[in-house]
Amino acid sequence: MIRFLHKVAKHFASAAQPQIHFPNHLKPARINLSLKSYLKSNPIKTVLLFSDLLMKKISAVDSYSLLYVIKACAKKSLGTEGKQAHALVIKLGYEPIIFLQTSLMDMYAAIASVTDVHKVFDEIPNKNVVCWTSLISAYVQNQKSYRAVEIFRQMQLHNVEPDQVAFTVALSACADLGALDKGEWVHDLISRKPEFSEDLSLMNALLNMYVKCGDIRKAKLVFDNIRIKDVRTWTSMIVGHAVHGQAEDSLRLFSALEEENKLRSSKSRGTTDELLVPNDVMFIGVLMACSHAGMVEEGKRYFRSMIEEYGIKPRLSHFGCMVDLFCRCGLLKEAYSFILAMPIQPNAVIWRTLLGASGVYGNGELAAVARSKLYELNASLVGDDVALSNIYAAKGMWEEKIMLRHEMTQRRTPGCSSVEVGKLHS
DNA sequence: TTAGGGTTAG
Repeated sequence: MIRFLHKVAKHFASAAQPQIHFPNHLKPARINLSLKSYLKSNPIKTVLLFSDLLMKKISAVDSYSLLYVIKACAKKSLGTEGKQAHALVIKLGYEPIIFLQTSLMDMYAAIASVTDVHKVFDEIPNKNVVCWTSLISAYVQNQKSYRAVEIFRQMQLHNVEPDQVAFTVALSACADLGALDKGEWVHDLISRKPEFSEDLSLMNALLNMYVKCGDIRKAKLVFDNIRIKDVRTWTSMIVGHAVHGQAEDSLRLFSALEEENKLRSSKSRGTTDELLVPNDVMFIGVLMACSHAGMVEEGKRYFRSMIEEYGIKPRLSHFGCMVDLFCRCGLLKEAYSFILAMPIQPNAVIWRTLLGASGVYGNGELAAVARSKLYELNASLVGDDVALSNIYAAKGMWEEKIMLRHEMTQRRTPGCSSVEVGKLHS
């Protein structure tokens, strides 16, 4: 990216000079088409092209070009370039364009500068629902959901009526907080707008809020009322049942989806457009359900089906679910061989799952292996040594326990702790 | 041609 400001200064210095006519390929309207299309396929290219244009002629770019480049910076979290684009918005006198302001807010949210998001927001003279929603969304994205809900309230106090998007973001804040009362309040506001029940993103957010807040009964009611569901709808409900220990409901729902797909594919003679193809996230729910219900064989079958039938490449999360499944059933050796056979490097969470289960089932040998792996990964916690030490104690392996104690004192620096004084922010 | 939206184990 070139130095925007330098270029801008040069532009203003030569402002009194006669207008230069540019060849067609340097006219903003044509260039904007390219900037816009790169934004979808390769946002970095949008930034590079924009930068290239500035090098040639500053008047080759207009407010639309800036909009696209700001969006590209947001997508790729390019803070330096995004701030330079902001400077250019100011220098070129595009500040009154509200579309640019909300995009700038989005860009600052993407680079985790919530203070800057708020500064941009404060300077917008006539804030509409989109500006407010961008602000709320910035707080949610940056793990400040409590503040997001507060701002949602403020928005209404300023007589700005929430629309579907504002409600969706507000619900995701409530979900994030696990705040059922707040979520129900938002639900009540939504109910006053019957036409909003047609918005699938909003209904999915509502469903997800009930799932995250632990009200599965209400989540199911929302699920049943969604006429045309998508993969996210099914996923939220399948995961919802699974995390709340309703493994049978979760798996029944998954089977229902598979049946529905079979029916649709036989009707549509092979076209797969309308099929709700299970994705990787959905399988996390399915595997979790198996794990909670101790269904090892089913879990193995689903794991294979995910790879072979659905062509989904398992991620660390899927391997983690499988290790969890074996461990919960006490199949520690199987869990260990599964970990060794993994095509990707197991993380600390996986080894800690094995360590925890080794404690439950009293397998000192595997506990020691898991603990040493955690050291190798430089991810061990004091609790890991304590877990192993407890296993040695339970099995009467006093020598090992003393050795471990010695190692612990050699390795660890004396502990220190801290407490936060003052207001606790969520 | 211009803005803000949701699913993920332990």
